[in-house]
Amino acid sequence: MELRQLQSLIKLIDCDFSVSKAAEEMFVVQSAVCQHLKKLEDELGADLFVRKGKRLTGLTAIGEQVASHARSTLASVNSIQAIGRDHINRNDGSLRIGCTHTQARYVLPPVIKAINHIYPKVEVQIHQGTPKQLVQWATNDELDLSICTEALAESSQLTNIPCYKWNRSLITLADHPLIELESIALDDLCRYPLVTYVHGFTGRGSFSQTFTAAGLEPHVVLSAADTDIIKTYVRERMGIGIIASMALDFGDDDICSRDVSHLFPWEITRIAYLNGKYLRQYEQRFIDLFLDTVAAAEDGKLHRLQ
Amino acid sequence: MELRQLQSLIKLIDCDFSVSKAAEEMFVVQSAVCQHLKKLEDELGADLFVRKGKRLTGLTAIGEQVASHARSTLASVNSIQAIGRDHINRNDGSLRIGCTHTQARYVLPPVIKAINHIYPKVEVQIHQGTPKQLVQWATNDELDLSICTEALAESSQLTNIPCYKWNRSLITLADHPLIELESIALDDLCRYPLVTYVHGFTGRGSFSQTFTAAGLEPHVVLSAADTDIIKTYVRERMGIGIIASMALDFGDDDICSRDVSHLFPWEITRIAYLNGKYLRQYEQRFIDLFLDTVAAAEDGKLHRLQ
DNA sequence: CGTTCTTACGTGTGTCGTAACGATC
DNA sequence: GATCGTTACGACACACGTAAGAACG
Repeated sequence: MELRQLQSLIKLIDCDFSVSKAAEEMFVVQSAVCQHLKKLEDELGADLFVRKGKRLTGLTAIGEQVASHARSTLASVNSIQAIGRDHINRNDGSLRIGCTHTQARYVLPPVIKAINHIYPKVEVQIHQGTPKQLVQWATNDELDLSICTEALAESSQLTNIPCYKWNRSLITLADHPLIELESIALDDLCRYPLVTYVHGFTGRGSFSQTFTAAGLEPHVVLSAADTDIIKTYVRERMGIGIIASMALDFGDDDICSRDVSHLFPWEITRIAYLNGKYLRQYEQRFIDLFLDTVAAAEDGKLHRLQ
Repeated sequence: MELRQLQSLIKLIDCDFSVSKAAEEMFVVQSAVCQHLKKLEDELGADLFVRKGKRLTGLTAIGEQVASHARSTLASVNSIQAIGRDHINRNDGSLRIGCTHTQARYVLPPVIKAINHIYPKVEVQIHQGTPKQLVQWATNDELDLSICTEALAESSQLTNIPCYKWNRSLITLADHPLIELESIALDDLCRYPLVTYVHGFTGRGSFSQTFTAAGLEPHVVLSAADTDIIKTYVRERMGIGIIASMALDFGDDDICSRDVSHLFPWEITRIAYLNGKYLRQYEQRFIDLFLDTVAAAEDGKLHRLQ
């Protein structure tokens, strides 16, 4: 068995089973990829692909299993190469970070700035996606680090580091009656139209569960993946916003906020990477910087764990 | 990078850094292995080996890291090949089981017999070792499955399946005063010389801790790795024996036993295998049979979990 | 001086690329 | 008929083996 063959297999899958496209991305001719695939099937003695005539359309059950292990093979090989690169030049390379909008917009900027200052030659890439995608990309070794609140902890293929906990704030325009209330209860929120995150994002799951558990039904008129959109529609008076507290911004002078962390469970944001992945010096440093930033943020937005 | 190079690296380590021996085990000449190692070092741009002149004596820090990832690379490749073999002939292959004496002698026999009956063509190998060795061997992919009570759960590189819990029994000859006691307490045991397992084996760790926690000091006159030796010296009246209850044997007519599970913590025996390892049909079946055997053993020696 | 690792060099296997074929949309 | 996957064949690269050289015990 050869590593090239496994690379061809994985590239083929990532190219939607187009042999020509896979070949192009690997800088070889189609026939080479074709030979790799054939040899692999011959050696394993099993069909790996569902074929429609000559076209490849998908993986067989065995193909799925092989592909999964091939991914982990190539991930280990990548780690070995990363060790080498780290040794030759520990200040040069690329850092592929995956995160949600909330992280990219409100949490990461100081960290990115710091890492760029320390490692100016490292190319930092921010890949935005849904938590589900972030898990997928990290699992497929398309990302080095994934940062978000949901889904990361569930994957057994990822190692995750809990970073900070956060909770929610209510936002409205200044003249809203809720702002004047002495203490805000859960059913107060149900009396107004709400604008908050879509399912699968930024703690929306436990947000909904909190209401359900209390026998309440919130009236969510609009949900969005990112906080800026929520703010926009709060300004349009479509409803009151429930957002993650770290997304409060001192620049938003027209918006009033109230902490509602007594109503909802705390959420934990984590950094995750592929099990067993070798972390290059600057990757480890990024994680440390992220944790430092959290520890230094003493304004009640990001909360240290314990 | 080539898989052959990584194989040479690992073989070299497993052969105590003898290039010639590694080459012999890989059925190639020395120069080939030498070239593999050189290419690997060239490609990674780092010395992997500590050299004494031309002799290789050990790994550098980088070498250690590379070797660790190389092991996991080769383990994934082995999984892929196992998938292939499982597809071609799921009834043929080898099953390398690692366990301690206690398992091999008192727990495994019916399971081995059953698996051999179902898969007569599968070559079952029992490798006996200390729990520490069993972890090591499983981690290095020299074993398919490791079975024991200690150490397995601590390794983050192994997946473990809790199988059953067990506790201890006291054994003496028939005329011993302890046997007549209505209820046996911990300090009763301290009044007689004890014979039990050596450290690192069969729950010896928590055995000692139990006494320490109670402020007692047991008088262990002899410790051994396997129960048969303990029984032998109990017969010689060297002391009373504390053994795992599953090692009680109806054939031992001269030996009397008393259950002392109220005095010691319960131990959990587990099966472990390398993270992400593909389990061949018969390997999975072996695990199932093991669990079935435990579930069927209703004589108070093996206890189901929960 | 035997053993062991390294380097040099020739041979053969095997991989890639060109190109013709076959199949699908 | 254009695109895409497969097969055939030739050229070149490269891994292995032989053999000579270097360094240790």
